[in-house]
Amino acid sequence: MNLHPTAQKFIVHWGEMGTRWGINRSVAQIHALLYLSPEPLAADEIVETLAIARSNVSTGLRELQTWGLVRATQVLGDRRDRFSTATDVWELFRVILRERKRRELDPTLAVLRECVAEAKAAPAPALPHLDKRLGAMLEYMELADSWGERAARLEPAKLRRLAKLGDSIFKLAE
Amino acid sequence: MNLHPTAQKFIVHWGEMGTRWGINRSVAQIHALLYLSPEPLAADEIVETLAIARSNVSTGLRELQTWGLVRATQVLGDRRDRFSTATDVWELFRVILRERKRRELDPTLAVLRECVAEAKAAPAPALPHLDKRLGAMLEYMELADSWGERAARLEPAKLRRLAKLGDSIFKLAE
DNA sequence: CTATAACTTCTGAAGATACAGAAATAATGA
DNA sequence: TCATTATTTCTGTATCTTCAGAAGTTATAG
Repeated sequence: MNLHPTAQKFIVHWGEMGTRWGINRSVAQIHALLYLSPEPLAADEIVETLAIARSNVSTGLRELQTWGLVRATQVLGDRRDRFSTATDVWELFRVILRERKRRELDPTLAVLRECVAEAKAAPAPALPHLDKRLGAMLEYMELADSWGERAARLEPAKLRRLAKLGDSIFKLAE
Repeated sequence: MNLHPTAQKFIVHWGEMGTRWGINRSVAQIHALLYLSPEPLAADEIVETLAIARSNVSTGLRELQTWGLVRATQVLGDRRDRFSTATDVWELFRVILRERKRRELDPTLAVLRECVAEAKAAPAPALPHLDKRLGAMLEYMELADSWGERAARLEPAKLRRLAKLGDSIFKLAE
């Protein structure tokens, strides 16, 4: 599959951004390609288009599927799986938010809660500082958690409207 | 400097989370240590506490300084620099937001704008799809940019109040 | 049942990153 | 100026990550 230069530019950049966020470059590129593709793609088409090994496409697709970002679909009369991703950016946002929350924020909250409990329970004298700092961080993380929780629940259209509304409200606060 | 087990737990976890976000483990640990420390620390104290090489502490501190997350201060009668970080979580949030926006969102916006312009200007017939997808992504990123811009400007206390207010509003939208 | 196609997992090599210790530089005080 | 201390930069090694190709597995058609 030959790629329009503009699509290529986007895909390359997306891959680069991915690496900055702990996402494998190939994985991010596959996702970008699927995002731009008018119809679902077979693994081999991805191999050809991005010029990466079949095995990596397989692994990458699997990872994207565990993230919930990519779905496999079938076409009648063809054994091969076709892969696609959501094209609604707000849906994408929601899925990524949910997963990152689950993988990163939730464990952090757990650790913080333990830490705060320990700092409070300790009979030691020198902990008020620790307690205070950890408590502030916990409060912040809990608020972030609440935002994430709520945002992940909203359907894309509502999310978009709310984001635009929030932007206006923000404006007033300035 | 000996570290309370609770502090240790937090620092280790913070380092681990850092790696997931493209932040070097040592750098994240140094930051966590400074966040918990009641007073600014000298580089050697960090070396001793985290058991990492002096050179890495030097590099890590420099990186944190270029992020604007750490400041060097002086103590009368001591040649050594002391390092500290903001203890207000909302200030931290703001600084990190500003930097990530500058380093990641801004370049992405630039690329996206170019891509959209190219897709629109192209005389080719097969681009409406590309135009649509890229346009949707651009719109999303521009909204994110606006949020980032506004949030980075607000002072911490206002930011915190707004975040709490937003949380309540969010609740209503559910 | 066999051949083939689609897909996944394994393995080793290449590349990138992290990091300790050494060497070099800069700053301070005698 | 020289000696000492603080700090940064350099360099090689260890570790982690990425990735292609091979080997293995599963599914399908004939």
